[in-house]
Amino acid sequence: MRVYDTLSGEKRLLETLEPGKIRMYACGVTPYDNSHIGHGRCYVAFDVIYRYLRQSGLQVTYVRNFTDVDDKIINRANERGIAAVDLACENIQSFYRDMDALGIARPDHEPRVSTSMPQIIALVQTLIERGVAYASEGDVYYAVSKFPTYGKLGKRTLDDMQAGARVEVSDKKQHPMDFALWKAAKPGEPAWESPWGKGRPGWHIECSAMSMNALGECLDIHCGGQDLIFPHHENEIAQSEGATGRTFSNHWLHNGFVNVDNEKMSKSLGNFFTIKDVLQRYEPQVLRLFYLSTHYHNPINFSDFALDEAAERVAYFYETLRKLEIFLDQAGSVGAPFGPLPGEAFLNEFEARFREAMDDDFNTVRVLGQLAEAFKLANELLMMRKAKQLPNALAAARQLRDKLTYADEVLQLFGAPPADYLERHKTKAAARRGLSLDWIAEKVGDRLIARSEKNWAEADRVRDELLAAGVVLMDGPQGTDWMVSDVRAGAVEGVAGPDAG
RNA sequence: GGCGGCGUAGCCAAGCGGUAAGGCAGAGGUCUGCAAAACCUCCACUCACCGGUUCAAAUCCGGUCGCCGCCUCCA
Repeated sequence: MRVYDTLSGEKRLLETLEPGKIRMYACGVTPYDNSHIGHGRCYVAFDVIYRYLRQSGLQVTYVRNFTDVDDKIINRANERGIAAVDLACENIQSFYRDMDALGIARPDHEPRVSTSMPQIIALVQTLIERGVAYASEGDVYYAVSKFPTYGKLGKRTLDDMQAGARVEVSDKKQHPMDFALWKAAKPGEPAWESPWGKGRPGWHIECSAMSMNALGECLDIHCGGQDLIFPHHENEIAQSEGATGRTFSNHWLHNGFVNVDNEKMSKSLGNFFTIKDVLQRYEPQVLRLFYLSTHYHNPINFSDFALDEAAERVAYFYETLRKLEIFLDQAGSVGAPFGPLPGEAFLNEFEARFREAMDDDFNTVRVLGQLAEAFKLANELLMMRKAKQLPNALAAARQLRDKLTYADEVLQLFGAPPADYLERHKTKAAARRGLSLDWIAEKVGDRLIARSEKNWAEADRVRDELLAAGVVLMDGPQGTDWMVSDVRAGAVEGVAGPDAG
């Protein structure tokens, strides 16, 4: 298994400190507001990694923290006139709703800063004892000049950084790049007793303290968003290695940003979306597929179009799954399969190919390519209705279903009951287009009457009317089904227009 | 200014030394009252541009142009 490691700047073999075990830490959220789609991407990416490592037989201990003591929380709580802990709790619950919806497994440990003070204070003390930190007027700072490799993760030197000179200058600091491990209490802020007086932890120390507390001095994998490389993870390295003298983490994994209109999503730019915003309009599997459609390391561009594409793709998966389910249920007693199964080579190689892709830095995009073949095969099998083909088709379909289940242990895309999923999908897709289900049902009913009278002109007229609204009809033996297709309807409109394109 | 990353078909996106996965859109076909869905076939002699290394480069090196990010809170 090879992973891209930010520190070495290359894909490296994943080596474990202890055979068969993985100690994995992801920087969690600061719960001062609802989580955004960037958080979603990050934790989906790490969820896939967590699930894949476990599926690979490794005993993984996954730790993800909550930074529930922080300036942003305190400020927001003060604005709303509530206690910081209450605000944090509220947002943690909200975070869980989002994570659960996205199919993200709960980590094994989820420490919080507010309940980790003894470990944090102990770590600060160790750093002072080792001479790499110093107390100053109730604050405690880390002396970056005492850590020779400071800047190794962010690939910069202290000289580089001082050239930028965008650092807060303070009389309390020995060096402008020194950062706070402990901050003296200010009025109206939550504070904890410490050897340096009442105060609270600085931003970076909590992750060092909590990760080492839960996992020991050395981690196998430490992950987070790319924006955390510097200064957060850089400082974590300085703190942890400054305290232990040992390598803090053997692998550093960072996920790329979610961009909107090819620019970083941020509140100031007004291109900010919460997970809840998106889940109101799309099923969670859609967001998850959207995330997995680009390698976790690369930037991904968020747009309605991309989501619509993903939504139609997931609907295709579930439509196939629904038919496959019916097929497997109905085909009770058919003869025994004979000779090679359809898609036999593909089925036989499925796991190996899946693992090969995932072993290569968790390449979900390649896996998705493989799934395209799998679903095509499923649909092919469904077309094999001749009696003599049935036994082999059924046997292959059973195998295929098992392969999909195997892949979905990691992907978590098609675990919902297909019929339920498709109902929800249609409802949301219609809502996105501003269409009411009643209106669609009425039109479909009108057309049904016209068709029963073989009034094809009227039937076609109704169909075109629906198509113009974005509703695509599918006549089948059981009646007429419909779907809302933004992507396809858009294309139809384009063709219908005068010399479109 | 310092550092890092990216530029692959109309769009999205893998590949990262051995001769361009996959999806969407598009064209043709099977099916269908006609369609749609589904399936089949086709769809980049070429990977921003210019040099170089190599038997061999989208992949390595140098340069140019363009975009993005970090250096301040941020997943």
